[in-house]
Amino acid sequence: MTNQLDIVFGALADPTRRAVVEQLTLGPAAVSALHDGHDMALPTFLKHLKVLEESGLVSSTKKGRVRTVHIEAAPLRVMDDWLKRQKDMWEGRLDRLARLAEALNEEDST
Amino acid sequence: MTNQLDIVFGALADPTRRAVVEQLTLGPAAVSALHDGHDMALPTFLKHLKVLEESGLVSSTKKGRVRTVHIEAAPLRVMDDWLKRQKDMWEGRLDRLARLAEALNEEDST
DNA sequence: AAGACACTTAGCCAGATAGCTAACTTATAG
DNA sequence: CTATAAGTTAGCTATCTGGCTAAGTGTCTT
Repeated sequence: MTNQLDIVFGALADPTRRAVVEQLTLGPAAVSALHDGHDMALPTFLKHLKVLEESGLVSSTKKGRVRTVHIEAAPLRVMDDWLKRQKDMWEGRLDRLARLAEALNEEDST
Repeated sequence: MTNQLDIVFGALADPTRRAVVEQLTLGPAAVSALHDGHDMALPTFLKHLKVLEESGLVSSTKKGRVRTVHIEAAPLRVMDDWLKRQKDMWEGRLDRLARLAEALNEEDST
């Protein structure tokens, strides 16, 4: 049962990969530009990019010897939806509790 | 540089743990109640609960021999804020692109 | 044509993760 | 007071993860 949320949450559970996503919200960038400022060997960094790409958070195209990487909004929305669903459930439950408390109060004053 | 987002995203990158969070939005529950329906040994399941608790997504208290687990909203909000920040950046960029396109259009028709 | 540039592939390693069983500790129920 | 129920602790294993170096493949630049 490995669904997309596993992969997307997993992809973002790493500061290097989150930093890449953050940087890409400002616009597409080449692999080496993204790599600048990350203190790790290029092949290591490339693995991170691969994880991001496999998660769908990012896509890339190669032209000549340069690969350019772009952010993809869809997976962020999927996560956002999940979070919102939890929030709604949670708040729905709080509402029900509030109504219950009110009902008990009524009963109390009867 | 291990920040809270690493840990929270990591905690949610597993279907068992997400299922627990989902279930807890409906209200607190005992360990064994949470364990029901998950096809894994109890000690394994307990490790998942520990990960959730260490991430702050969940807290628990023990009374007699029963441990009751509750959801905590704060870490969900932290994630939500991060997502929103990315969305804002992303959209800000799209706006700038749109304005740029417009400006180029102006120039074109001059 | 030669060299530099921008990745890419292969392979190694240490530590973390997710699973298991077996054995232990309290608490409650009978 | 013994048995059962609810967790807990300890320790083992297999796989995944994130890091590295070394060497390879195309694509410019000179």
